Amino acid sequence: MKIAEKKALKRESIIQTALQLFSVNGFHRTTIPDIASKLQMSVGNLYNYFSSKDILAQEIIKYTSEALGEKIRVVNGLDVSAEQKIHEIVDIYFTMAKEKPEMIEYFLRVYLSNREVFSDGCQGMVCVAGFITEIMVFFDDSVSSGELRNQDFFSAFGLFMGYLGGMVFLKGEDVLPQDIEFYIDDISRNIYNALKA
Amino acid sequence: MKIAEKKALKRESIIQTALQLFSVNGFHRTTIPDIASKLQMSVGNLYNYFSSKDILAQEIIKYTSEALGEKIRVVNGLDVSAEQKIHEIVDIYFTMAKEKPEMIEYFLRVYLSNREVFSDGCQGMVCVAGFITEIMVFFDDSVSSGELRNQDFFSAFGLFMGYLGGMVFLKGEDVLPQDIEFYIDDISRNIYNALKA
Amino acid sequence: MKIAEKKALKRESIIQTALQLFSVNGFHRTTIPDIASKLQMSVGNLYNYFSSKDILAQEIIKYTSEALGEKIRVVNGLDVSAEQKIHEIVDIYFTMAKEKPEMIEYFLRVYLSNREVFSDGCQGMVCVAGFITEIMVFFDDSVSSGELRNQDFFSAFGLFMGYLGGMVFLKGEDVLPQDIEFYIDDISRNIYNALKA
Amino acid sequence: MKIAEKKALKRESIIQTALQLFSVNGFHRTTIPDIASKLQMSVGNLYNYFSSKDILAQEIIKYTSEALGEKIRVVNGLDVSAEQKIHEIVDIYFTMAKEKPEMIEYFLRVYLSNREVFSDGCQGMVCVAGFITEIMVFFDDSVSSGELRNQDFFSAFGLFMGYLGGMVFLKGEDVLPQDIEFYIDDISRNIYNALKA
DNA sequence: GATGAATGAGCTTTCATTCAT
DNA sequence: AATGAATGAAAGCTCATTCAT
Repeated sequence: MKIAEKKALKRESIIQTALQLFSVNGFHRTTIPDIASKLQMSVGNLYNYFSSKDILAQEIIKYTSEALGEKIRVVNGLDVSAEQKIHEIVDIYFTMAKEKPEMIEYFLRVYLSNREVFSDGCQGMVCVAGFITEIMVFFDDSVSSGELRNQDFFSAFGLFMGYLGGMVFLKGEDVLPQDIEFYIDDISRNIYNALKA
Repeated sequence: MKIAEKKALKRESIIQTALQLFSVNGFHRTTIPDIASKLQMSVGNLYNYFSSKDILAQEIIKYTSEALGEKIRVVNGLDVSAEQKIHEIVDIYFTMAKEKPEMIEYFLRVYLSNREVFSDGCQGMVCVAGFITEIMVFFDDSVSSGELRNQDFFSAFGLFMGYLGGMVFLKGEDVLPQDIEFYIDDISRNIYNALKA
Repeated sequence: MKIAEKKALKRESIIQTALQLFSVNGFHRTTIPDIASKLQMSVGNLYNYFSSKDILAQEIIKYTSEALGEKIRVVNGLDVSAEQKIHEIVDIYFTMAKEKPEMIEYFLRVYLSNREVFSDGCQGMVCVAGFITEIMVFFDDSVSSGELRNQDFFSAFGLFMGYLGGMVFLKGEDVLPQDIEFYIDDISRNIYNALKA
Repeated sequence: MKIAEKKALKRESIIQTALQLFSVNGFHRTTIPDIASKLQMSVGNLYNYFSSKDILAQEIIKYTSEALGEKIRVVNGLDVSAEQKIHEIVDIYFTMAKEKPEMIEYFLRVYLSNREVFSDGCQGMVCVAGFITEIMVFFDDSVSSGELRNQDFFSAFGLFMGYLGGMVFLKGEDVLPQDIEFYIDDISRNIYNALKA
């Protein structure tokens, strides 16, 4: 294996480990030594891959957003109704929240919560472009096809991001009486009703 | 003025000042000396009013939630349609986000983001009961009157909380091309469509 | 009751309460507000009785030493053998350690341990003169009567103070397999054997 | 020199320096910055060697007790009478109190006086086992050989520990009219008389 | 590339003491 | 005499980052 490849692999393993720790313990409660020690790596060496803790956090949100965007891109390629696509997207999101909670948790607990960390390097929403772009594609397609009402994109995007994120937050707070999957149908319906033409 | 009153006033002024600083700079970037010095008060004396930084943060969220709940309680008392009430609530929320942004920001940036801080003393959502309760009253009333579809409360609550919070977050990120008030009509309509019978 | 009497009573109640708290929690772990609050008294007022925490600690050791000395003075007045007097003294000490442990504990944990506190005002052993004096009387009497060997007073005094204090310390550390009273006979005998003519 | 060796050396130099400062100024009057600055070392780095001030204090008492135990172990190996061994032990203790007073002082002023510090990690007397064990060996041997009277071990141990410690305490208080060595013969004799068969 | 000892500013919290009332 | 809010210096400890090896 080439050196460049090895480096890329290690880079990714750092991202994965840091993602895990940040999402569980929060950004400020996770230290660089914590991350290095879980990776059995020296702190000094970790700095060879990411030049600061903030930069590392930024790379993680890009990585996560990309991964989520990827899944939605698949949905966008399906030949089904907008209503079904909404159901799919909600399903993907909640399933991920259940099976890979660290990604969604990272979004809520690290990205959304520590703006200082992301203010230099992730202005606007460039670091979550992967996710936004796919929602935008979905929305534009569905408006074009006449299935969804035409309205300001952010009114629609806020609905997706806020509603889904909010539900996962409530789950995390242990206030939902049901499992998160229980809400998929209700919430898909609500979103569809909100946006339909 | 009585001593007890004076103390209560000072207590409230600490809450106001800390709310401001926390919401602008985040919980971890705001230090107790920062708060004390803005109040022209000694650090030690501040601890006579709140026994720790965490406790202070918890008292602020209760205070904020109560203030928001109070406004919604007024709406609940109005003799208007559910559709109009939704419009009112969205209006209140966005107006507050514009005029007293620190309260909404606090919710998003401090409460939602630093669970460790609130885990002892604000389990579940007891510290935001003031807000939740009023949304619950609104929802129950409107379902009873046949205006809104009967569904799990949390599906509806997540919509309010997540959607409204999400929009304010986007505003804070400076990604919204329009002023927050611009979205009041769109979002009210979306929420009503999502929930109507 | 005269004002002076009232003040003396309050002064003593402060000493008693502080003695209790210092002996249980140690000097540095006990705060002036702790003492005041247990007395239902303001800190400011407490300073009307004792001008500093150190002064208070010094007054307590005098009080304690006097109380212990008083009991030994009674023994010195008895018409019994030196051997019996030693037994009495050991008995008094261990009984006090059991029934009023705060006095002995104060000696060990506060006086003996925080020399800085006592260096200004209790130089030498002036603050424990009450206790020392009586041991000295006992020793001189018993040497005069030919029952105990004549030797340097401090060799004898160190034996009493160190041995008895050491045993109580061991008891406090929970390393003694038996109750403290179990050792009265052994230790009296050892002391008598050590000192007898 | 190997890194591990260097680290061990530094660890020991921290112990020595802290021992000195604690024994002279007391535990609470000695700060971590004090220790670090005397070592020309940063505060943070000191925490790489000892995870808290309490832990440091505990390691010191183990170190000290071991050092004292070592010396008594040599005496236990000698082929001399119990009476002579007692004289040796007293000699060792008083000589150490004179030449390396910090060790004995630490015992009296830090270990004996700040139980809170040692309650987690040094329960019972595990941290002074090095010293106790050797006294126990001496006592058992001498009872076996018929030189000392058989009695509860703690009655004998308290005599050694309390008497010797008490004398050094008196010395520290400057109440002894003579040099500490002056008392070696008297005290050895008293101890032997107390314990002999 | 890899190591981890070292740095030191900065944090939250405590508490003896004062003093206006 | 009595109150207790107020002071502020100082404590123990943390941790992102650097750098000699």
